[in-house]
Amino acid sequence: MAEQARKTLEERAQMTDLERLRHSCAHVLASAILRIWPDAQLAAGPPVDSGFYYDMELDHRISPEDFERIEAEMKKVVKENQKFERIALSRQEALEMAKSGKLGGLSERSEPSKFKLDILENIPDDEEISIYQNDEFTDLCAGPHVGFTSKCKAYKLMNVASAYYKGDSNNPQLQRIYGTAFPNKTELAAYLEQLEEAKKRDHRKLGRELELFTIDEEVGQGLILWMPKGAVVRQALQDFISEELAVQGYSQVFTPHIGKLDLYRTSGHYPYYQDSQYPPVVDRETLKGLADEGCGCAELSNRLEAGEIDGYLLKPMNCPHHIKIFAATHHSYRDMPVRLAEFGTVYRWEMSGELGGMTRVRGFTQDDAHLFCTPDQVEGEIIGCVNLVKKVLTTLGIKDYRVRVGLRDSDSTKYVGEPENWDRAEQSLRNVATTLQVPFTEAPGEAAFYGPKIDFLVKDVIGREWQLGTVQVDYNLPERFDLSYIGSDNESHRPVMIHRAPFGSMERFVGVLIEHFAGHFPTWLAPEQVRVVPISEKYHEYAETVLAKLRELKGLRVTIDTASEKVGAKIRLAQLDKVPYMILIGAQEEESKQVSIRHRNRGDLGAKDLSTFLEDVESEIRERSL
RNA sequence: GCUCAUGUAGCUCAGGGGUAGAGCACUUCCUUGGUAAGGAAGAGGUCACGGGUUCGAAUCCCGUCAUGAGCUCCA
Repeated sequence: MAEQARKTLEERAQMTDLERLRHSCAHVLASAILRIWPDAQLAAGPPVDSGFYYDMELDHRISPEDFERIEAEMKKVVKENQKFERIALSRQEALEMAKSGKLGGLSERSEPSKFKLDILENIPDDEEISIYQNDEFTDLCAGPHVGFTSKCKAYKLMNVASAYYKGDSNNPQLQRIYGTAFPNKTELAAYLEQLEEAKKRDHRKLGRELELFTIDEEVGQGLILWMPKGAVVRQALQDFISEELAVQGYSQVFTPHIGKLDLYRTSGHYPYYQDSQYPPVVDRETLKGLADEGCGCAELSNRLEAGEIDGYLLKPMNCPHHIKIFAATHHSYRDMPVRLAEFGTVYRWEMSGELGGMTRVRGFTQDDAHLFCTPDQVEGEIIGCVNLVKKVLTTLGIKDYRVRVGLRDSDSTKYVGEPENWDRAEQSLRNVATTLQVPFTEAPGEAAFYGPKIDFLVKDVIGREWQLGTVQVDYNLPERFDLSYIGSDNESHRPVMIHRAPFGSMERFVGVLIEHFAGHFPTWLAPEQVRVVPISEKYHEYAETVLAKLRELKGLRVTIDTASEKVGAKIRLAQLDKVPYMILIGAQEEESKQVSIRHRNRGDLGAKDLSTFLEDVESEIRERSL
């Protein structure tokens, strides 16, 4: 990937002060590890967004219980105030050092430092080789570092994980120790505090507490069960999108959740992406016949692949179904573009280690649409799609996002479609991205083989980045399905497809949204918008009449709390449930025929006429205020 | 899928080779209280599942499943 291309020495030298500190901490960690386990084979130890890590191969399985010991050893290294010294040396000298085990070690060892040797062999010939030395520890390293180990005074080992050497799953798995570091203890404490705070917003925790969704083992991994309150949020979001679709001239369609294998043979998704699909569904009679023939699983799989047996696939995407709707009628250039939208549920067999909460699941509903347009319409449609994504993010107050434009590799022939069309589409995406006024990166090589795309990425509470909205141009599927429209020249032409999903998927989007709002959904999205709280049983009757009037505002989600509790407890409960408005009803209200309003964030708002409150809430919901 | 960790009541967790604990939530009763926790009683668990060691396993061992972190992957 271009974003991870090998950095030049100059780029490395541009490390920020914090990165430099963390990089040095990684060396301190390595020194400590080697003092405890001299045989450790070190790989690489760079700074990262949240701290630093060091990868190593070691027979001893490091567990968090070892951290105390390792940190104590690190503390000694820091106290010794060792000098970080840069030494430039020849390739030959470095190789000798690695072979002797001294490089990436404390002294010469019986085994060569194999990872350091491998790294050395991959350093371009024209690049200068340097090592960094602090006390007896020597590491192959381009630097830079802080001057002395004493600068590393605020660090903490965070967790241990595993990573493939060089990120390639064919390579051995190494133990990776993650740590974080800051210039001083105050900043470190603040960061750890912030991490604790972030955990409270985790959508998995809030999803359970607020009863938004659940995942049940017996139903299956990665399959989201939307509970009543979560369903309200989702429905409100879908209604919002549906309104915009009507404005932008989309047509809504519905399609089934499965399709025949042949459909995916035509689209090219079967058998090539089999690993990420639920296995095909084969009808009972066919299965029985095969069983009678003594056909085993492997044989079944082969014959499915060869197309000798038919079956159905849970749909891994909605495109083929929409394409068939497009293809069901003749099209003239006059009725292009055709925009087909559907909240379409798809199923993908994600690897089990990848699943988590609502953000990575095996069944999800895309707010999907496919636009069939003439080549001339592509740019205009891209603009429309991107504006929709922008509107969604703006309405929800999501400002902290990143835009990535996925383009072709410079030198590849793996792409389908005319290069001129690609040039135009890529330029259109670029143009649109610049008008967004948010940072965007161009990512060569990130394009799909079938077309360039633009993705919107946001971070979750623990800093992981998720792709939400996406707009992708597709030159491939119209070809494979032989789609056409009649142009003004009375000739048949190939349309261009655009796939787009402003939310991405309802599951992932709501997951990210829960964290974005920390569960405090704006009134228009809140599962429960108003709660009537009678002060005591004496006022239940009046409270019920207030409730009835509130319910006259159609669609207002309002409940009443008639529990035999004191007001304080009822308010606490409503606060914990994150209900935007509480209406208190007691003697004063019954007397004055008003209601006392409390807002979950703004506190006591005093007494108001019920009609005034209703007008305010109605407009707040209509405007989708934050 | 891989590495490591974790799995005890609805939730948060304590305990730990001798037969199950707390707080919150829940049910009932008392209380009728004005802006974040009134009181009492009760009910609730094959300690994830399967196998092994043992006189005895929730506890130790192995396997499976699930969850978490990271890696890899994401048409």
